[in-house]
Amino acid sequence: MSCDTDSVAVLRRAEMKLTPQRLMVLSALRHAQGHLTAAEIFEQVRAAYPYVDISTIYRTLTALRTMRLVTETDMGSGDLAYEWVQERPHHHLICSGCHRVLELDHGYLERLGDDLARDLDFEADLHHFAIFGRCAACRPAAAPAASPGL
Amino acid sequence: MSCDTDSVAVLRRAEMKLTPQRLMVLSALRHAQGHLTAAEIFEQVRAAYPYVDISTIYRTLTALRTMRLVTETDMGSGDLAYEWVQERPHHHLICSGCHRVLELDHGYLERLGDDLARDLDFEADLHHFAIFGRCAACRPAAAPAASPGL
DNA sequence: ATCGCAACTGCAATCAGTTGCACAAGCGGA
DNA sequence: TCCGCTTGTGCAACTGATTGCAGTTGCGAT
Repeated sequence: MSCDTDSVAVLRRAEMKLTPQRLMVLSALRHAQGHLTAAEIFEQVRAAYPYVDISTIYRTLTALRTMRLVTETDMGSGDLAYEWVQERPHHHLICSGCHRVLELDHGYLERLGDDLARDLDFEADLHHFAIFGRCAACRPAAAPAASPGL
Repeated sequence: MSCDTDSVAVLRRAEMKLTPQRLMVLSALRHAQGHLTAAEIFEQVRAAYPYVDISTIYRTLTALRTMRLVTETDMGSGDLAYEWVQERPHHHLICSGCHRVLELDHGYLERLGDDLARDLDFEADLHHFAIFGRCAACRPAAAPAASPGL
């Protein structure tokens, strides 16, 4: 079964109309190694379909997100990061100092999700989190605890 | 010690210049019951100081966030929510169905923070998280597990 | 009190993302 | 194959947030 056939099946299952624009957005996302911004998706789709509008890209991404086929995450870069939902969720740690992005295994959020479900009957969307903070290299030595908060 | 004196002390400690605009932004935040949007802060400050510009509000909020005096959170409403940092962090669960906002005790994120520090030497900023998902009332009965992801 | 410097601000332009509207197109039913 | 209806799209305007620039101002040093 080819990728395009998969895309068709995905849209059918989601009861969304098959349009050339959507098929190309799906293709861009599914073939990507990692995250894409809306602008990157737009560029790729436009290469093959010059009539497409950026608002269509956003609408398609929003629809896919609603269908839980795509994650949308603010990675702190200024625009949102989109990614085809993977079988096992993963997350990122993002250092506010050096801006390095580390991948974080789902196990760390999995227990949080279990706790929220058990204690509060809340089904959290924990597909793709970005957690900001500071890595060891960027923390001041002997960080003073005088500041408010942590 | 009055609130204004506190604000002066806060800015001095942060080595930021004392400007009328900043003192008013601080005042708005510290007197707020809960979160405020940038537009709300702007309206309050402008009532007393008509010359202020919205870009100054954003710059001040960014500076305060950098100093960890204010939290900035995307609560999904369309604009960002700002709040004076409290002694004990708190978080929110936000239902994607009914848009109800529940307050979440820090204990749920505290362990996550501890794990990240211990295992990955990463000091996470876990002051004010918004976790999206679905409450019991909005989940379809017997939610099918066929969809990708959770 | 004055001066000079660096930080700060207002303004206008810009950007990423959203939305209303009118027209186009996908597709189910006949 | 055709038709009609509903969904989808392109366009332009809009919104929340950001940024470059020139002028203003807070404040430390004298």
